[in-house]
Amino acid sequence: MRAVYSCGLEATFDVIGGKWKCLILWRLHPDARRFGELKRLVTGITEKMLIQQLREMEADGLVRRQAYPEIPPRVEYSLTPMGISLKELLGPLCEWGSKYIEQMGGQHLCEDAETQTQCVPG
Amino acid sequence: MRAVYSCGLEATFDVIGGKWKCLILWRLHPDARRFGELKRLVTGITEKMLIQQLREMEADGLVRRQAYPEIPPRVEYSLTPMGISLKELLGPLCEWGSKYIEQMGGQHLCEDAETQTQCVPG
DNA sequence: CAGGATCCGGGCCGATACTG
DNA sequence: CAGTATCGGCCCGGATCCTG
Repeated sequence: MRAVYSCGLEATFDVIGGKWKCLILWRLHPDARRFGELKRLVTGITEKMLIQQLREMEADGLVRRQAYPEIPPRVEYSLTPMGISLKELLGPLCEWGSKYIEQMGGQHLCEDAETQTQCVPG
Repeated sequence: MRAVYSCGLEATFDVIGGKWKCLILWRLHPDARRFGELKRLVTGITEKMLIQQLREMEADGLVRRQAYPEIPPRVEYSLTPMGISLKELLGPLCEWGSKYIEQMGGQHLCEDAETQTQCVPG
């Protein structure tokens, strides 16, 4: 988060901008997820990027991290109420994107996109 | 625009991601804008970034460029129906951002943000 | 299992100067 | 007025290896 914004949109994009954060947001609701689980769900992300994005989202108050003192270690990530409220807004944007891809001509959505239900709000 | 997306959201962010595009989107509707006018409205942007973003948005089918063969030259930029439909979705995101800034503690919105009406859909 | 540390390239983005 | 051209910093994001 920055210091000064001239528009709420800047803040929103600051918080979920970049390549990964909105995809992570999808996966953390309604069920909490473990680190490894999340890594499998967010296709293509590296551990470095995942932990980095999670830490930023935690600092921004969107994500809660719950560590259990066990062996082997277990950590669960979930959305805060603020995170949930934001995730709820992304549905229309996702639908717009799908329609856009379609109109722009073609088979740009990969086949398993539907079965992965990445865009279906939980 | 890329080749393959696993989710409509990726496409949406591809199209309005980055620092400037959503701010430009605000300013191109409902009234068309000239280049210089736009440059003044989008505070802080350089000519290079402005023309670069406009070209990308034009290639993505969000923006229409209309050049008039006059001296001195005149060029007007406006939103396509697709661009308008996207802009319409950004309102809630902007409100979320403003509320977020407020809750996160403070005076992060610069004073003239309100008077600039950057977040008020035209 | 859940990370940490390090190296590295590409491109986003800005500054500056110039043009038809 | 509406751009072009060039230079360069920074940091996003990936690859790889390592640890409690």
